[in-house]
Amino acid sequence: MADPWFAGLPLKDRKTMLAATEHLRLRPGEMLFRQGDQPSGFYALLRGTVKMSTLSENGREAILIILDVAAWFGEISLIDGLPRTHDATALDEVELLVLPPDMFTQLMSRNSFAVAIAGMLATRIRRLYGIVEDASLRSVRARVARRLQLLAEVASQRSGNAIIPVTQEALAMMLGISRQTLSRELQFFSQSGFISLAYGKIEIISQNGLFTFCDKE
Amino acid sequence: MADPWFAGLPLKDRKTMLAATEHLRLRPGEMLFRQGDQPSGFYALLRGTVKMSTLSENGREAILIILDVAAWFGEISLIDGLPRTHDATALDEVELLVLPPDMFTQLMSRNSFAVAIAGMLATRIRRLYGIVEDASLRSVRARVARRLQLLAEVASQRSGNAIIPVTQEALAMMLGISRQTLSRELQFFSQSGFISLAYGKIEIISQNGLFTFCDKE
DNA sequence: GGCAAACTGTCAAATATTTTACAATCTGTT
DNA sequence: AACAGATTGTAAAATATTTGACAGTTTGCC
Repeated sequence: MADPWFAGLPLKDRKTMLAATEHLRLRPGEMLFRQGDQPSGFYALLRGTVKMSTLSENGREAILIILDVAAWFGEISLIDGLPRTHDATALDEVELLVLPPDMFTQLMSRNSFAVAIAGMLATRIRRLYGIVEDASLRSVRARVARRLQLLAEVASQRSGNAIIPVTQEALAMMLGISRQTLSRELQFFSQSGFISLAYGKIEIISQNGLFTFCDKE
Repeated sequence: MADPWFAGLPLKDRKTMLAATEHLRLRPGEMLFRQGDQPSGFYALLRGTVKMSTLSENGREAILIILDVAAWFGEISLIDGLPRTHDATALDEVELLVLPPDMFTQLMSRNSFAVAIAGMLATRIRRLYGIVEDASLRSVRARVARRLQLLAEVASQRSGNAIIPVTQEALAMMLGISRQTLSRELQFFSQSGFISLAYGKIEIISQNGLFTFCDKE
């Protein structure tokens, strides 16, 4: 597990967790859970990608994030016992570890684990603060630049290169804008030489170039 | 302290916390901390209101939330040791309890406290998810209705009535829209008889009326 | 009571974004 | 190699939002 969060846990906790997990496979398009479901476990992504999203009443979809290998997720419902906040859908062939709810609860009684979970939540909150701020006080252009950087970070942490495997449609839904508007902005960055566009992916060529637009407006 | 979070802590933890706190007063407009500051403490609001906000490079302000009496806040930086995410400004005469950083760290080694903090963070995350979704897939009208409901909840929990003490300017900055656009929407709800507008405050007359607009679009 | 400052209501012009529409390109499959 | 489906590029019309401007109202302070 190349995840810094997991790696930061004491060996004892890691052992306990891994011993209690089960293996799970999902086919592309299969759903792990749905918004409103009762908590079913704490998950680690071993292979593939999982989309976290919600549907509005009129059928529009908002993508919160697309999870990559090594991510642990699904803890919120286990902590407060309330229903799932999002839909979780496999985008390709997925393999997961599942830690059952009662085991999670048991682990929370170990201070090392509870503190680590608090740390994980703090990281999530910081990321959410960023998204909320972006939405309310930055231009579309700045938001696109920031999100590309964020995604590039995740991608390079995982695969070493700065190629983001995402369609423009999906990225637009993460940013809460239309595909056409996103396309126009990507075109701008592409013509500026900061990114390179391809079918189903975006390559970051100049982090610095993008960076100069992150704070504008 | 009428805060359900604090009330849910074991008596022992509450005693330890209160014994370690200092009292602090702020004048209207005074800042408790700024974005980027090193963590200085975990705070409880005894009197007055505190605005949590950030400034963008071009001087625009985004208000995350306006904290009311009995709120505990400021834990994120204490958990991860990173700088403050927001500016915290007293909006009126404010009295606070301050729990020093090292005391917070010490308390985190108690499992009951660490678990309670995780619970608090989970609540924050759920609220942030709501805001993020709203921003990306709801109409301005629905967002206004939802935020009024949220604020009414907080206000009534505290003062028993459904009067929200907020200027239209501040509410607009929380929603990330212009004051004029907000004014138009408030006018609509007012003419529908769901709210009553006054100088510096908004009274919710029909929760149900607003509710019918929360999910639209 | 009078004054200044803060707040609200409203409008029109300027911008920005979505929607609708369609052609072109890419990918995996047959 | 041909095809269907998914993805991308682009443009114009329709909508939505911001900006700038100003008058009227409320509040706190002198």
